[in-house]
Amino acid sequence: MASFKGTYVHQLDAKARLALPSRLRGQIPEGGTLTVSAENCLTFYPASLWSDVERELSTLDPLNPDARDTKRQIFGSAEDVTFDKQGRIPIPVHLRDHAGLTKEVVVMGVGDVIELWDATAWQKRHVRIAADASDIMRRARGGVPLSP
Amino acid sequence: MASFKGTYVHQLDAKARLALPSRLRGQIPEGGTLTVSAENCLTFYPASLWSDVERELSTLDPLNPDARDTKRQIFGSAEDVTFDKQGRIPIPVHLRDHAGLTKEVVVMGVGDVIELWDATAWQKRHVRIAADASDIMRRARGGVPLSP
DNA sequence: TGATTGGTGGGTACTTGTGGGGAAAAAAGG
DNA sequence: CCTTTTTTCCCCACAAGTACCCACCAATCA
Repeated sequence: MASFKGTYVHQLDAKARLALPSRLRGQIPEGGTLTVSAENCLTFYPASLWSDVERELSTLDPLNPDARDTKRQIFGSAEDVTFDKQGRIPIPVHLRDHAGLTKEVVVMGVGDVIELWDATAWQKRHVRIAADASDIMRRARGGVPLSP
Repeated sequence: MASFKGTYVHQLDAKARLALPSRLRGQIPEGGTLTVSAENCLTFYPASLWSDVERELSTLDPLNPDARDTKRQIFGSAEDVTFDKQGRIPIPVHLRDHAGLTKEVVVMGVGDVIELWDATAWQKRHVRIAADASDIMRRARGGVPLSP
């Protein structure tokens, strides 16, 4: 299982291409799937993990309206992406809009996925997360503090 | 399980490289992961210990927003590091900034991890810890967090 | 004291991120 | 159906960053 780490700031060029950092790219030579996140950013799933996402979503109850909206949100915005010979991926317009990407893009390894943020949007969120870090981490585990 | 001890003062060179003391390096030939600490210093996890951290994080619920922020906080600031043939590791800019590293760096073995401090920052904290040592150690067993 | 190890500095070659030209493919329009 | 426009991809080029390598010096140890 790939483990993505680190924060990188890259430029979206005039042709809406984004170079993934080679540290991350090296772990996913075959590309993967890009789609919207619950937050205003994009999530890149390596090919192996995306099939898990599909399986997970297919178990949702078709009679639940929220489940149907969830599938619309995820599948409807998803795009398979591969790298050009320079290691760049094209970002479709609707995904660019969802994350508000303009020029400076924060590429972040978040364990099993990679997230793309508009630089200023991430900066604002980051200071908020850093300030509330201990509360956030406690709630993440339902009240139990994270050990390290 | 490795046990790191001792305090060393090393220089961050013009290329942002730091030589780990060979006493410590000998226990971790394969390198490890460097990330931010809750205090203004950096924490180096040997590979075996970092995998425990990842395992812990992988149990978090992906549908919980706080869990996602937690993973962003931890993975986003982490970097895998390996040694060059001189036993040095490069310190990425965002990590250097978090710990305020400039030239003199205190490298400290702290049991299962290694910490990196800016020399003057550590000195200030050290005199405070030394002054309150008995109180601090008493509270350490009561689960009450150390005030920053 | 000679030899080895460990920390530091710096030169050189390569890798990587970025921009842009031009060919091929796809889409639009008459 | 053919032409025009747009998009997509491959290629080259350049600059900045990174990594590898060798060299020096100080401290340690036999």
